[in-house]
Amino acid sequence: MRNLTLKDIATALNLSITTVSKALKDYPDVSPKTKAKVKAYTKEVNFTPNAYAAYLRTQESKIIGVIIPRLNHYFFSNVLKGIMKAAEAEGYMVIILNSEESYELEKKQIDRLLKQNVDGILLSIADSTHDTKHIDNILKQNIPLVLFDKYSKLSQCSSVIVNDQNAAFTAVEHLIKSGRKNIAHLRGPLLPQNSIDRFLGYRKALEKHELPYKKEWVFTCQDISSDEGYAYAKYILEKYPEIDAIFAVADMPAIGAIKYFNEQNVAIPEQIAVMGFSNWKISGLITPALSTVNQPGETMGRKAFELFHKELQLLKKGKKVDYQIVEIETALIVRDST
Amino acid sequence: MRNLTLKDIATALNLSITTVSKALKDYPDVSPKTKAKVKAYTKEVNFTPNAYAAYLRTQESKIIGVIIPRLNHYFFSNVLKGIMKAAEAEGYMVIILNSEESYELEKKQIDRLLKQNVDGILLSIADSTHDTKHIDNILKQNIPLVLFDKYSKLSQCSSVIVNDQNAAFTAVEHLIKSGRKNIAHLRGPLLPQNSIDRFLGYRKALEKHELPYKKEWVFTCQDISSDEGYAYAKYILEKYPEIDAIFAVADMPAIGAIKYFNEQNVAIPEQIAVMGFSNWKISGLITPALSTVNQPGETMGRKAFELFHKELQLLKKGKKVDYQIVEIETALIVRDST
DNA sequence: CTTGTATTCGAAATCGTTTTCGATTTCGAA
DNA sequence: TTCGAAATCGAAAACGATTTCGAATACAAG
Repeated sequence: MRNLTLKDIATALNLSITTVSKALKDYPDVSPKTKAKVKAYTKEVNFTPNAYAAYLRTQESKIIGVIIPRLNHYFFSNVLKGIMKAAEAEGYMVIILNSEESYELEKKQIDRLLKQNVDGILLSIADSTHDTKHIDNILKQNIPLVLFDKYSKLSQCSSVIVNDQNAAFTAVEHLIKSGRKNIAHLRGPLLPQNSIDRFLGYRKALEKHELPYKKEWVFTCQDISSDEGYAYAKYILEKYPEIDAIFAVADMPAIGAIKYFNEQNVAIPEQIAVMGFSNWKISGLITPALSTVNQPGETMGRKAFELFHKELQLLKKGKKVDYQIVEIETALIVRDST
Repeated sequence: MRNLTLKDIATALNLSITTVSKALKDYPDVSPKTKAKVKAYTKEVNFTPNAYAAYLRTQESKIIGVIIPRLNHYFFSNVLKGIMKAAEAEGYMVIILNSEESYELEKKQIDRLLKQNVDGILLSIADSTHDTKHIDNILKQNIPLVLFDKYSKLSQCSSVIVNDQNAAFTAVEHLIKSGRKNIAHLRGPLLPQNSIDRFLGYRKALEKHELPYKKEWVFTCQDISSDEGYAYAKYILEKYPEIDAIFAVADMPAIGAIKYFNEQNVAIPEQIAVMGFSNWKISGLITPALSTVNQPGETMGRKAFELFHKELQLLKKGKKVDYQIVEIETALIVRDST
């Protein structure tokens, strides 16, 4: 049950391989009649040209690579969904790789994708990534690269991001406007840009409303887990009982904190308010439902693919491609925890 | 910045393309000295043979396809993780496609993978899939196929599953042993085998402990969502207040039910116990923490890849391949909701 | 010095497409 | 009927690897 080839079609229709190929690709130098005949027959026997053989000539694999730092992650799953839908519509396959938030693995995965001759790479950089040589490597090879969500200010390439600083600012301002004065922040690791930006947004909101910034009220979550949120909640309750609100860098630590407060019968939001970031599915399902910032993953994924696709078109035409930063709108979602 | 080819290596080392190729593949008819020279040089310049050109001869793409019915799904993400890790270790790339629980889309995605000439397909069938012609098609083409989690009793192919019936039985028996007598079941859709098996396990447990089976206490969740769980919890509370436990086909409906009960201040597990299935991350984070059945996704994924790989090896040697059903152990996880 | 056997290498065919460029056909105009 | 331009077609050369099979070399034995 071998797959059909151009040759099979050609002999079946008493044509040459060339003509069949051209007919399928609508070359002007094959008559409408034969075109119709070829197309009808190929549809009948469900023929499509072998992708690998085609690659050898065109150097287009019709495959893109996506590297995400975490697989088990509601937000990234959504981004993937967006990417895959958009890719499917344009006839692209998607190879997904996982960097596990590791710089070394990220480098290795990029290597694998380059060896696979993907037509483009969509990348969300790992928390531990501290330089961008491997990224610039991709650009040097003239392969379209689009960063999403976790990007780098250093790389001259297209990116799809949210305005983390503004979003965080709005979230913290919401806490302040609802009367909180002592607001702690569970921040993310030190390197990634969005962790930094959300922290900056937190500080700016305090500043604007003339609340003092205390650096001992900022706690770093290394792997942004619920366990860390749980532990910090405990620590906060014991050491700084005056804290009346927590703004977490992500939903998971926020949920961990809520879990601890629930266990201790601490009233949320009366005694302490909790605010997350990302709007994971579960954030609406816990009790009390978590207030958070919606980060539209699917849209980001779609947009990332579109940027790649546009760049590829330009590249094929030999035109100069300018990289582009697309900012996606976030939205404050107020639920019961604030 | 074109990629290197065998020819480049050959001219650089003053050898023939043939010899370079053979040296890299450890053919016996190239001397240890030249082998060493070639290998040293290719490592130095970071050369690997072009995958697409290699495919043309070997007919091996070193790519496998995975189709899952849902992307935003903790369990399937775990399975993917297991598959991807195992695949990476063997030098395989993974193309992931989404069937969105749709039979039609599932067929289309299988077609896409076959056109892409993947070396094998790993598939978890959609809820709405009602026949297996498209699946048998894969087998006819002699391409290794492994089903996981959502399998079909009709297809003669390898599968990685859990014993849903036993697991459900154990879960319900746990409810009975802790004193519940009126146990409702939020079941899944009618077609998929595991939805059926979990329901059968539920019934068997009732039977064994001589509790009456009431079919009006079985509620069907079409898309296994928290919303459905929420709605059924409300309905149950109003219509059948005597019900003192709920066994849900999955964690999501269970979590939805818990949300409703929390809102109504119904004591869990005192007034009503709730049991889920799958052990999603969140199930341990809600209050009260959800009792459930652990379904080791990563192990299932790894095992699925291993089955594929074993089959491929046999196929290449021209040996007969017998399909194989691997059953993965589940574990009852008792938390606060029962 | 011949013969024979290992050992080591390479020429060339092949995989299935794409695409260039030259060959053939068609057909209207002269 | 002939000529030439326009319309169709196909032969053949890539693309980059793999693999068969034959050639060349080495070396030992007779």
